[in-house]
Amino acid sequence: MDERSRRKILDVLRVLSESDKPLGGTRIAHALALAGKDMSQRTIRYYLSITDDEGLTQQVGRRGRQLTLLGRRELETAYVMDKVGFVAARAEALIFGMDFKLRQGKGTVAVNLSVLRAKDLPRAKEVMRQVFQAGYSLGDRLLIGEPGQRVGSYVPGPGEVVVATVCSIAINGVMLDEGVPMTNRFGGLLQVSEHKPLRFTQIINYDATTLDPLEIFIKGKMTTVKQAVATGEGVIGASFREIPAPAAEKARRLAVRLERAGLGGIILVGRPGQPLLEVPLAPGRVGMVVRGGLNPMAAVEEDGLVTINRAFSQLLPFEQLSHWEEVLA
Amino acid sequence: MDERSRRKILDVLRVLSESDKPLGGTRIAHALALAGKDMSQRTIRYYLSITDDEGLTQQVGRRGRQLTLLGRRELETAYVMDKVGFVAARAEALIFGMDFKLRQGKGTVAVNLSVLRAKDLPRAKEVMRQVFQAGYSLGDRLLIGEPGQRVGSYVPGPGEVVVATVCSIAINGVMLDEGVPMTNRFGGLLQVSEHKPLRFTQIINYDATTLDPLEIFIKGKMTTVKQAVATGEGVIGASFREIPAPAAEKARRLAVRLERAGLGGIILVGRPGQPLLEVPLAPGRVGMVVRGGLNPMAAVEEDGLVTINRAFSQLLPFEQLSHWEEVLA
DNA sequence: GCAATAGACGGCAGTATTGCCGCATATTGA
DNA sequence: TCAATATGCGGCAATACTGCCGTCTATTGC
Repeated sequence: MDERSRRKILDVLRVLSESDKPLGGTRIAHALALAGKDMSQRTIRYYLSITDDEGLTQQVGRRGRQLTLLGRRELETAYVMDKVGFVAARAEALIFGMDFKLRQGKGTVAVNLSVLRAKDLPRAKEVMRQVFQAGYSLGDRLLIGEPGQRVGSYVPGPGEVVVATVCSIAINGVMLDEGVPMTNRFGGLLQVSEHKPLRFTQIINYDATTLDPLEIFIKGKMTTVKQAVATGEGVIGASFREIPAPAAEKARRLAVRLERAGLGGIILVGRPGQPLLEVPLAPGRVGMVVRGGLNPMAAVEEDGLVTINRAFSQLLPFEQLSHWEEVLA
Repeated sequence: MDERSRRKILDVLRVLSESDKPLGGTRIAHALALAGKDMSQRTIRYYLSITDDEGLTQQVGRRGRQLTLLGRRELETAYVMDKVGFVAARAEALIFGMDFKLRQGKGTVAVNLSVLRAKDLPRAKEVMRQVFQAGYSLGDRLLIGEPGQRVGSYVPGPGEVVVATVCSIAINGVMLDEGVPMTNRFGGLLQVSEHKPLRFTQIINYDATTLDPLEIFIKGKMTTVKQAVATGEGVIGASFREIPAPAAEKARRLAVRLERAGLGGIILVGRPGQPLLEVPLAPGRVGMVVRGGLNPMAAVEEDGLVTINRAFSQLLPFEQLSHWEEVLA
């Protein structure tokens, strides 16, 4: 059994689970079409015959199939699949919750939280400093919370410190506030050469993961931020966004203002009709590449220190963050 | 050959067309992955062998394949497929171009333009009046331009009149201005019973069409707006939108304000986590159903008159439109 | 110049889907 | 109640994809 098929089967089961009465291939196909998933009735019956065998569904005369108890349980177990899209949802909730005003340079912004051992802090600071200095971070501010200090809803325990870095979706929030709807396309690893973006080497779509892509790549030690900082050649975290083509110019201007406000992170803004970094775009859309907010932490992890990262973590007043030069003495 | 496969083949060819040198399965697969389309290298080679036979591509030693002249021509011919997404793009451009301020109740809004024969106008007026009166239109205003009168960039020729109705994406524009990013899911035919929405019977995804769905359904005479107006049972044009779940409450409030401003058209706003009218939603999103702006014209067409409709047509100052009671005497 | 490596190719075989069809059973309107 | 329709079912056969694998060649590092 193919994983792709398994997923499709779950889609079918989900339709059944949302109905109180038995359904046949035709109705299920109709429901799936509404969800933007096309499958022929025949295919659905084909799957249903499989799930019948597995005891997940059962026929109810000629009126169609319905889920068995086992089937319901299966759906819940396979619920991880359902959590897919949660990252996107969490991101959207944060974006919508922000109230940062570019004009005043204050308000709440979305941040990532990272936790590390207090004793590692000096070394981590040094590493982060280099990353910030080289401009591989998102924005130029951060907040370090020592035990006892509260950071949003998080209170570091004894022996640990928490670092809040601006999350890349903060850019989305500001853009939205300025009337530019920005959608996340995917997060991934961006190869840089001579400090300039070359191409994405790994990507994970936001709506196909339960973790922030960068979190995953950091854990997998697939980044080489330190090297990028030192030599200009390396692999950093970044994400790809899209905006409507007519908004491109405005976005370009906003990028400058963001930079001034301490939220610089937009590496590239594409041109209408042109693929950006080889990434093809739908007509009428332009692409943007944004640095990953967790890059400093990626470097820390690369340095051998243990970090726990939580992207898209929460909202924090921008004023609580300080310029890196002040904090990373 | 399956149409779906044909489309995939075109995707592959498009990648080739965007490269100046020959590419093999691996590189093409990589490029497609960036576009969110997963296909195995093997499959790509499988397709390439087909296009080789068709003379669309040719091998260049072991370095890969490249398009032949015939292949380029094919891509251009099949360009209609490429126009897919143009509706979505046109819609976005209009949305982004709007500057209607809900607070002041003025500014430009996106409108549909319809053209009909001047001699049909009296009868058309009567039909439209009924639709507006029954509340099956989008908003309560419209503009009728007689020959000589200019409507935006359109000037009706002799013997024809042009009707501008508010386009349903005007709602998106206002929402965006208020910080709620709204995305179009699909347009379609909505079955109503007792004047209440029941379910979508036909849908066309905005990013899978080159025409506005409602335009198509009107042409196909698949609507029964008149009947819906008269008896409460019928099929009208409507479209399905999505917003982030945290924005649902705000959207509900905005719906009321829109109504007051003469832009009422939001029929339903869903609840987080719940499918709306059987349409499943991604986690963290809620659905909305908006009436089609062309419903009055659909009724006119149903009445046997000839109309030409152009949805997502252009921007017009809202003040130029008048309340239906004034115009449809 | 030479070996190592990456990437390209296509045959073979096994899944995954889908179309076509004949038949069975709800539902609905007269 | 009865015929017309709509919907459901699964067999059979043709496609559509894909994984596995052995082979070949352009590129790269030494």
